[in-house]
Amino acid sequence: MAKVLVCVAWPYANAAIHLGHVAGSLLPPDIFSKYHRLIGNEVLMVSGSDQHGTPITVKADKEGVTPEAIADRYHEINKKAIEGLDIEFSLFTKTHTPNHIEVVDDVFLTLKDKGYLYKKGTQQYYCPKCEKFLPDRYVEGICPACGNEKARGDQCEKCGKTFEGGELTSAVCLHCSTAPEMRETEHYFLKLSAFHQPLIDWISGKENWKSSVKLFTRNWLEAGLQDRPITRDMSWGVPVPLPGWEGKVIYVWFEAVIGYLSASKEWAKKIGRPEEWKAYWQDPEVRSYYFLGKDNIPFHTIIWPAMLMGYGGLNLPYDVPANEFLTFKGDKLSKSRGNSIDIPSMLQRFEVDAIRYYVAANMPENKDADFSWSDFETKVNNELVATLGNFYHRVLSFTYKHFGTVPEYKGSDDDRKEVFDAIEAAAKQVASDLEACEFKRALKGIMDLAQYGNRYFDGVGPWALIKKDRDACGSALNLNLEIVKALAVMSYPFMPRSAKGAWKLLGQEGDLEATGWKAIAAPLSGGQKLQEPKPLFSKIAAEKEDAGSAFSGFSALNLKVGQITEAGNHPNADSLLLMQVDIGKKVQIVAGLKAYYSPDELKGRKVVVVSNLKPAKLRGYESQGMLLAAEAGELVTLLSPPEDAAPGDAVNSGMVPGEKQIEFKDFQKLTLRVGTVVGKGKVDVGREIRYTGPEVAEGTRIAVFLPSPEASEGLAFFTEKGAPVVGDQRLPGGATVR
RNA sequence: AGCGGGGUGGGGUAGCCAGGACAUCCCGUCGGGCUCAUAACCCGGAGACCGGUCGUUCAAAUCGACCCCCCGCUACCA
Repeated sequence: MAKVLVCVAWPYANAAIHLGHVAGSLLPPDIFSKYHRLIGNEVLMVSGSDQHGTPITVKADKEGVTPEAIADRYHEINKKAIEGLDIEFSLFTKTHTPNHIEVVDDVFLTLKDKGYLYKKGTQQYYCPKCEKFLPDRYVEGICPACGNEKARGDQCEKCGKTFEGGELTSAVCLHCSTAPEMRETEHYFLKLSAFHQPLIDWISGKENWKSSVKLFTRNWLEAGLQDRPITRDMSWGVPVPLPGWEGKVIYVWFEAVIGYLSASKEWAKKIGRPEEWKAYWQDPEVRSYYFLGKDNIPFHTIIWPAMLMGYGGLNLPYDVPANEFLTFKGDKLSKSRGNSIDIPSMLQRFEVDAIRYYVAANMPENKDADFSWSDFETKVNNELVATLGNFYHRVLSFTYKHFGTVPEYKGSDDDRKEVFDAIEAAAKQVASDLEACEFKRALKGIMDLAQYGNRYFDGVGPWALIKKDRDACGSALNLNLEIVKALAVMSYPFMPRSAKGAWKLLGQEGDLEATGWKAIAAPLSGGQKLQEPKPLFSKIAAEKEDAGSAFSGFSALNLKVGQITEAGNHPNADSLLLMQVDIGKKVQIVAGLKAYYSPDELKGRKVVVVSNLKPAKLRGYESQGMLLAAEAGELVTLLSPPEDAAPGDAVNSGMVPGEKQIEFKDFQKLTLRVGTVVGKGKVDVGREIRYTGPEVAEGTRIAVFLPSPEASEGLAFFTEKGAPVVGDQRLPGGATVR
């Protein structure tokens, strides 16, 4: 009997958790903990909602409510979702509690007393009317360098100059338009540099860590550790526990990780033994596991350990089995991208065990795994329902129908040994995989045993045997029921609901969790009454993927004819040009064309512009679009709109132009090519394909959109007037457009 | 461009760190069996020379070099 501390990354309380959280950090520790409880270990598993930080205040501002209201709202939603998933925490708390604040204060003050924190002053804008320090983005003024009237506190968007505090002329607070004053503000810094060597030494002993986690950490350490500020001028968070520091809070990244400790203490108080947390944190024999997604690695392998070292007397992480990401159609699942598959709605539509099974079977343990509805449906229906569910049901229902109780075993010892050996081998493998946090492999071991069961059942043929030899049939069924029981116990960490269901149908005494893993080897007592079986899983019908029309990707773009009115060198970059372009309205565009065009050549030239790209700053200057150019090796040339095109004309190829802003990286995923027209409706883009668009003379280079790189059909770029976009005659077929 | 991860039968994957005899499993597919079971189960077949090239070795999917492609983060990518 041992104790195990299981720490789970804290979901951020500004949205409902989605499948990515479940796959990355929530389900693995639950499987792990359930297994440890089955083998009789005591597990303390803690987590909670991370409630502080700017994104929550932003959301609160938008909705006109307090940050606490937002944070508590999502805490409740997520807490419920987690319970709905049958994930059992010893305590799932939140960071905005008196207990957490008290523990954070203690850690902060202890580190400070030990000399690991120091303060450093900086000049910052302060608004006397709002009575607070202003983040740089809330300050606007005139840029002393270029006269731009809307320069931000830290940087001028127009000329790219960056400022130290106070350089802006006529600065105003964006909230109340008052002129801010400069005030000295101080912040505490964590002396991470002091832990550089101790961390390197500590990491080097971690042979059991996943190689990706270790490598990532080592690279971080090799890059050197910078001291980091751990306080901010802000009101939502854990207040800095020092007189004179009102209005400042402790940075979330510093404070949230302390949650593991504060939650342990809160749990101890709640069970009425306030010192009990020490058994998990101070006994060096107790292993602590931290489950999280890969984006969270440095906080748990560098910062948190550094804090623990500094604090002293508490166990450092034993293992950090970080998972990769679960992706959706190749994109990271995230709240911001809007493709989240949130748990509350999944739970409404599917059985918990189906979700748990799929996530475990498709867990991104070593590399990103992709989620798709069709894969979800196949795995659940063909593996979980057909293999495991069917085995449970055929054995239980047949036995129930013909015997009603567990039949006595009257067969030979050899037959019995064969089955028990198979069970034991499976149990041993599953156990060692679970201990090593190899969840996918463990689950496979279970499914293999289910398949063995199906094979065994088939081999015996009870439906025929029952007519010839009732005792022999009963004996065979007895062994099949042993397999059912073993499967129930072994699958419990993964699918607790159906496991307990099978346990009950078997007529087992006591509950599964209490009886534990050892029930696998304990023979069933003949004569125990079976319950009327019902299928434990049912098939699902998942969503249909929307196919989308062939050229739908093109309509994400909003292309316009533009005319360059001004062009000049970017003052602050080697390869960039800065241009003003008329696309019906004036926009500023930065392009990496210096090596190919001089500003004079460009002035007055007509170009094709992607007008709905999300603006981005390039070396300090905002670029509000991009010019389309074709690229073939060293040759880079701009695409030309037709002669008669006027600035602002749409280049929509007969489709509805996209209105939404698109990300640069999404633009990059589109396949745009230049090809040589070789005949009617045919174009050579490195190979010959058909294209849709106006008729063009042979030999002309035209720009083409391809639905995929291998597509056999493309869409030519043409304007609303029906004239094509052409490329330089020197271009070879297949040149890339960017 | 830099850093990290990955490229294994139609799709998805295991194996790679500690090289070795017919390359794993799931889905799909083809053929057969069974009828207890949620058109479920069982058996058998076809199908990959393990991204490419060159090396190390008696032996490489597994080690090394170079190259190509994909994904993530970062960037003077637009």
